[in-house]
Amino acid sequence: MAYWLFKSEPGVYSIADLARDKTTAWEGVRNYQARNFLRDAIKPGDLVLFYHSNAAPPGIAGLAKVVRGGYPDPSALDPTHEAYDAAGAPAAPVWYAVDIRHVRTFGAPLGLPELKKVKALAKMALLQKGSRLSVQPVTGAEFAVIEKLAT
DNA sequence: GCCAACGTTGGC
DNA sequence: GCCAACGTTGGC
Repeated sequence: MAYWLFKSEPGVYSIADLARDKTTAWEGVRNYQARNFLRDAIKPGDLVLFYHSNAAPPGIAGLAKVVRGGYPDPSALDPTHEAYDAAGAPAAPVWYAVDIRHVRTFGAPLGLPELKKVKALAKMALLQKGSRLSVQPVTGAEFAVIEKLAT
């Protein structure tokens, strides 16, 4: 089993939205590095830290679980969709999605300033300078530390 | 709103 | 293939 961190702006889609929907398709990712994780590495049963970016403060808001591994991103194949990308024909998809299910919402989000204080997380991808990747791997050790901090 | 970091685009 | 210009991300 592997661990991941997905970023979302709460104004666009928050952990509360996921709690309401129960499951959702994580689609619309248009970055090749993130795409590779979605297509090749993220498997059902993997756990996902749900991160609120552009929030005050930004932080990890809860936990989700992957319920469907990589499949062609429907939003990229739908010409009427805002995130449509003509580069990917249905026969040779370029972009991928996974499905996740809400597991739990933390009592309080683990804020970025708080995470930065934790020595064991110093090497976490999220905390590296200029880390803009919206889908990131998380190590088992990092995940365990975060789970312990979560309320 | 500002701006640093980074990815992508496109001319050459 | 290089690299400048541009757009986006996301913390502050």
